[in-house]
Amino acid sequence: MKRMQRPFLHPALGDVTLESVLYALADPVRLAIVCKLTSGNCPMNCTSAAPDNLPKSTQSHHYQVLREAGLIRSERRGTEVVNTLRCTELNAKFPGVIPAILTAASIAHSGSNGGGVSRSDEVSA
Amino acid sequence: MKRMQRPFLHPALGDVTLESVLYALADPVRLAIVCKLTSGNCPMNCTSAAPDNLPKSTQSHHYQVLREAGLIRSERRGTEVVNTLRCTELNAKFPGVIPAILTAASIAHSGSNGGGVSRSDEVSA
DNA sequence: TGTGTTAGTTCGTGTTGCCGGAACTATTGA
DNA sequence: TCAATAGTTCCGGCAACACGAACTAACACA
Repeated sequence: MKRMQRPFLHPALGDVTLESVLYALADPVRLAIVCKLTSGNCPMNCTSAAPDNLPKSTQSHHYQVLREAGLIRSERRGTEVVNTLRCTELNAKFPGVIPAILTAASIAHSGSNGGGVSRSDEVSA
Repeated sequence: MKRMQRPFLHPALGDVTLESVLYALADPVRLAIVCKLTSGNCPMNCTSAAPDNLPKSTQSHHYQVLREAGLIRSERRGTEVVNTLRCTELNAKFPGVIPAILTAASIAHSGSNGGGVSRSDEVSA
């Protein structure tokens, strides 16, 4: 049995759920990929949008999750795959969600290392 | 060995991460709980904010996830536990994120059953 | 004080899902 | 045709989830 390379499946906008979008963005690696795709706002191949030293199989898995959640669109171009955010479409369906998350992510990550008071755990009866 | 009931731990705002918040909201049950807590904007006990027929152990698990993500604050009041959203705090740290998600959720769930075109799968090379 | 009820927690188990290494496919260039 | 590049698929181990059963904790009332 020869292993086949399956074509990319992109869900129609109507089939994209808020839950799957949030789930896709809940992982630090995937959030970083999406941030990078937004900041350099041109299509990017997989390796250059992913964090360094991430095993290729793991990368591939994360791109699949992003694709199936409806966050990105992938196309093969020669040996590489270029990815673009589907942000216009998503913003039409979930107004303000993606921009708010990306803004918060850029504040949290580049920002002043935590962003607030950091008393440690607080206990309630 | 007697089993002890541990006190509730609420992370300080500085320790709350965007990823954990998104992860907590990525589950349909937890998103529904949070929506219910917002809509009836008074504290609610666990059973009344959770979907019907959900096993108690599962409920308990979901509340724990929400609590540890920093989304809710729980306090024991007699035999019950009352939960409140930490939305003011969260909105200070992640401006606009929670409101956008809750709005999108209420549109998606009560709204016109999908919200858009629903051509089925689309294939790219 | 004992019994019952209500509300939620903890434990144990089976099932599911993620991560990363190894092996693979597909395209391009020398 | 061979090597390099860029991803993909499969698989094994390990972590997380869901749910039933047994438990705790607070209250009510006789």
